Amino acid sequence: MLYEVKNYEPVYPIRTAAKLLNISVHTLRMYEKEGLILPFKKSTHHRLYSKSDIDKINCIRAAINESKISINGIKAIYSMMPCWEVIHCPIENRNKCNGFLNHSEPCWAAKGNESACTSNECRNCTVYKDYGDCGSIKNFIRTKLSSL
Amino acid sequence: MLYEVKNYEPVYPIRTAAKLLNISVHTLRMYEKEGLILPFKKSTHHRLYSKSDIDKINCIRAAINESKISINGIKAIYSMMPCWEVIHCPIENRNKCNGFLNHSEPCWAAKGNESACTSNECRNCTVYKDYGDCGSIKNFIRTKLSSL
DNA sequence: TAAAGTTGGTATTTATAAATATCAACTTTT
DNA sequence: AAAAGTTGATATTTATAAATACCAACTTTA
Repeated sequence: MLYEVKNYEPVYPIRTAAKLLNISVHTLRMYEKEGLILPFKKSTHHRLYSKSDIDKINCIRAAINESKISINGIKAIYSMMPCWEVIHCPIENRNKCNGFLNHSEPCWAAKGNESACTSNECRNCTVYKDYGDCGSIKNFIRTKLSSL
Repeated sequence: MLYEVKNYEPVYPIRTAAKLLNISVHTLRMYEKEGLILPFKKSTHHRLYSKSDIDKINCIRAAINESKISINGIKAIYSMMPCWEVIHCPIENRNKCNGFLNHSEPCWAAKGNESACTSNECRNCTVYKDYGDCGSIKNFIRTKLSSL
């Protein structure tokens, strides 16, 4: 099995994830309620976290604790990601899509989404998986604009 | 005289600006020290604020007080602005320029800047003047990418 | 010349975000 | 059957960002 695939596999129950991150179970649920993360949910509603989830949450915690960016600040930064240029959704749907229009929440948390995107599982989307910090988002914008 | 020109004219001394904004003089200096604003400085080092500065600062205060985004969060959001696509600086200079590379401060506050941009007065630059919030920055990215 | 400005510093207050800790009623896991 | 999970509250603690208020020594404005 490829390392990357293993990386994304939901394996850690919430208590284990909390221990790995050295935070409380409640804090993990809080991040989720805020729309920062999307842990895998079993049919029984139990959460499972992947290694990639742990990395992403460590990144969020660094933003909060080291960079002193508030949760609402992180949400606003995530909202800057040009998701439509990643998933290449139908142009005619974009003006109904909060991922395209909104600038206060990550696309995967934005409500009222009517674009083609809704049919997908956000957790498995590369926008969610691969753009977890300011650096990678700005890098995407930089690279994309350089092809102009 | 055109309204827009008048809008950018530095006319209010710091105490007047503070009164207009209903904040303290010290807070205004703090925003400046953080790199959020660039008031006009007379040869005598005295600050003067324009109507446009007041609007920008009101926008910053809304981000802090209503949107609950911390100052470091605002700085990170400003840093997402693709300034190089606005001023069309020489491509060969961009890899030395923190406005292009950095993702924690607004371009006008980023140190070690060696691009063509340094020769300009940031305060008079459209990047500083016209992109003071998440919405206008994301809109710029959206519009620019749509020409791909 | 009095009032308002400057830089640079420190100290304190205030507000609140972030995190933890509860609780109840219930379901799933092992 | 015990341990761990769920949702959905509320309440409290802790940490710290944001803002205010000082200080000194000095310059500029009006």
